[in-house]
Amino acid sequence: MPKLGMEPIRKAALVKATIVEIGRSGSLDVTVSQIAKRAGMSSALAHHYFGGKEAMFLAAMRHVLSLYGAEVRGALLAVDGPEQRLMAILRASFSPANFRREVVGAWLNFYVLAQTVPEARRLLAVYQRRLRSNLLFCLRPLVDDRAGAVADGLGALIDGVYLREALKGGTPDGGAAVATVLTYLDRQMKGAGA
Amino acid sequence: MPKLGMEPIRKAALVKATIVEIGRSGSLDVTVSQIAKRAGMSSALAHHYFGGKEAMFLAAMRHVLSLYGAEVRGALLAVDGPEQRLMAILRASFSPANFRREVVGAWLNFYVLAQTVPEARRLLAVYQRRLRSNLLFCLRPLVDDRAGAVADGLGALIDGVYLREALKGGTPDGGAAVATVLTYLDRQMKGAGA
DNA sequence: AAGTTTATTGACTCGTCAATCAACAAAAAA
DNA sequence: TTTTTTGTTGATTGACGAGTCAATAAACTT
Repeated sequence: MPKLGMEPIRKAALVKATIVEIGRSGSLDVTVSQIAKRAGMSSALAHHYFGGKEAMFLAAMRHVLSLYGAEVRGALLAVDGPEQRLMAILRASFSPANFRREVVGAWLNFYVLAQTVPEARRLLAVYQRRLRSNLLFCLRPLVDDRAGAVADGLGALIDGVYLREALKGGTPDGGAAVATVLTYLDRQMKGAGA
Repeated sequence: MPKLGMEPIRKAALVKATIVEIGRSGSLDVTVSQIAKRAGMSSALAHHYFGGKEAMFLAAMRHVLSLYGAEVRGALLAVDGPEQRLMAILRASFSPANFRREVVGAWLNFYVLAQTVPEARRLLAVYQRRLRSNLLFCLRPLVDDRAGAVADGLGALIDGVYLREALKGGTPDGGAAVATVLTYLDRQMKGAGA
């Protein structure tokens, strides 16, 4: 049965399964066998392709981060002007996709991982820098010299609002999350409302 | 050797040891034996007093939360007036104590726990409600009808700034965290600077 | 003194799991 | 066609860990 060129297919399946299992259990306390089973293969094969559990976690983290990045980039393509771009970033950050159980589980556990696994911390830092850079680009025309400070606050606010909305219980409300952030933003710009 | 009245002493020691071990490992992946050993007793005794690992985690969470609450209450006693009280809350939230490795570890892992353990979620909600109530009390004189929205944003911002500062790498800088939040606050009040 | 409650642990059970390996199967290269 | 590379798994190893239990001991009660 063995067809060639399976490696990328298997790896992708394992990454997806890893994220689903983290979401299911809510923690990194998932076994390689669980993941492999969900991905439709033996645990031995998972080890064969990834070498170990931590490598699987990191690959999953990269995947979640890159999905988020793609969502933001896609949203930015559809709009024009600083205010519109800011709104697009917010909507993408608080989209239903990002509040799915497994994505929330992934993020929270990546924070935990970032405490002790340098590569995880690095990936998180990359994400934060990119977000900051996107925000700065929008904010400079709007608040000029205060852009740096506003971007720092806005980035942290996005994380904090996401955290609270994700852990609030009940159905997360991306719209409410966007609104909370806008309350902040409105006051940061002199007189221009979005 | 057995002296009577050991229960509270043992429990307190176990709670402390639990927090230290979570900080050491950065995760909830700590064994009862590790905790018990650090607390100077056998693992059987830990089970005897707490019944299981999850109960120990929840007790640890209650402890961290109550320490934070006490710190805020203490800081509030020393000041007067809404602005001063706000500053006190911020300083307490970003105090060096809260950036100690084991406290950061506890918070991050409590977030993870809150996904799946209802009691953990409840405790987190209690903390957030209390913070909100404290903020509201300060904000009403300052921003009146907008107090609700500002308190929501401010609460999330505090969480987000804490998260970033804690995971940033290097020595966390509580002062910078306070400053970031103040950038937000200043603009939320009409014209009154702290 | 006899009985009860509280404190305490070593040893054990039962289960789990990451990682390895030998072996088998099929495609590609030689 | 033989050989090599790639894909794949069942079985095994070796370790660890949560929770239980029987047994011991000191302190209180009657």
